[in-house]
Amino acid sequence: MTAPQLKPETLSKERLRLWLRMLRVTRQVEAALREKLRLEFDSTLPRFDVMAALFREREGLKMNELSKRLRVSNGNVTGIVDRLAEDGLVERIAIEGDRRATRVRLTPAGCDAFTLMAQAHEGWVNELLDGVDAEDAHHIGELLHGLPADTGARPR
Amino acid sequence: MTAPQLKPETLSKERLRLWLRMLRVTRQVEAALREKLRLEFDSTLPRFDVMAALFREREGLKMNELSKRLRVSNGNVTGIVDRLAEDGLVERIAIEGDRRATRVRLTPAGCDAFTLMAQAHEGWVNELLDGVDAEDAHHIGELLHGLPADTGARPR
DNA sequence: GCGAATTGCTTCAAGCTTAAAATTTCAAGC
DNA sequence: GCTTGAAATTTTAAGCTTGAAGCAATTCGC
Repeated sequence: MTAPQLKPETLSKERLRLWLRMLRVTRQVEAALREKLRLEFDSTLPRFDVMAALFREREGLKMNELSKRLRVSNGNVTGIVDRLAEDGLVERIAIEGDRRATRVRLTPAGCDAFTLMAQAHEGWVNELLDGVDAEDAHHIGELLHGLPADTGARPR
Repeated sequence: MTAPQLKPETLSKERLRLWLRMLRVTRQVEAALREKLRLEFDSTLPRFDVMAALFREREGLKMNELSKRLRVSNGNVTGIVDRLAEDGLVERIAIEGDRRATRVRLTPAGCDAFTLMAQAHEGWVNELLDGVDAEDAHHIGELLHGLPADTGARPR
């Protein structure tokens, strides 16, 4: 199929090209999703991510766990949760026995809102990845899995 | 190899899974690169992107062209170029015949700085994508190419 | 020529993001 | 009890990002 690449220099370049392409596709898809979320739900991707994490843990998560799960900084989550709480989509609940921590949970309204968004979201992704059949998806998924970047192995 | 996927519902889910994995890997790699750039060059990814575009066009680009090439908003580029100019890495040059537009070009210092960064950058990517051989890279690249998201076809 | 649209760029408000500093609370050790 | 340190969260400063509004300068239609 492909000519055998012998020089390591070529491998490095090939990986760089792959990275640049992945980056471009990812950004494109992200931009499309962001625009859809904004226009149809007046929301954002970070808000969606937070709600998705909370949807899977119906009893809620500590701010701590939330930022670890989403792999974003602590302070970042604070602001997003603030804004979601203002809109009545999530609520902060005191944890008894530890007055430092708070648990964040979707409100019923937040749960309903997320259900709608998640459905639309899956549809958008399905359209955006049109051309990738199940086998390709599976194949690429396998390759990306196992990558140092994908495992729990944080760089350094 | 893989069991045949008959239901379209499954295809949609499979694509969603692929997207989530791509997103995670991309973010992880981006985070690693950002940290490296910060620690070793006291710089950022957006600055690197701008300098890379200007490095390829040694005569410089109009703000216009720059933002189109990087696919970011006009106002965005203004700020990044402002900061690069403060550091003496790029310069704004008046375009004669059109007093609205300006051409942005790497300074010699900016050119040197970018050469160093680009070399390190390729090395980092090579490490981060360790495990992807040339054939895989090529294969995934081909699949991502042709995607609606990768072609010039902007969503909507 | 002249008014009107267009183009090129900047400014602005809002939100996202990080790293680092600050705050408050809890947990040990003594 | 008191001190010291760790843990959970928020605050802060700086930068990135967008969409929309604003300002010039240019071009077009007539």
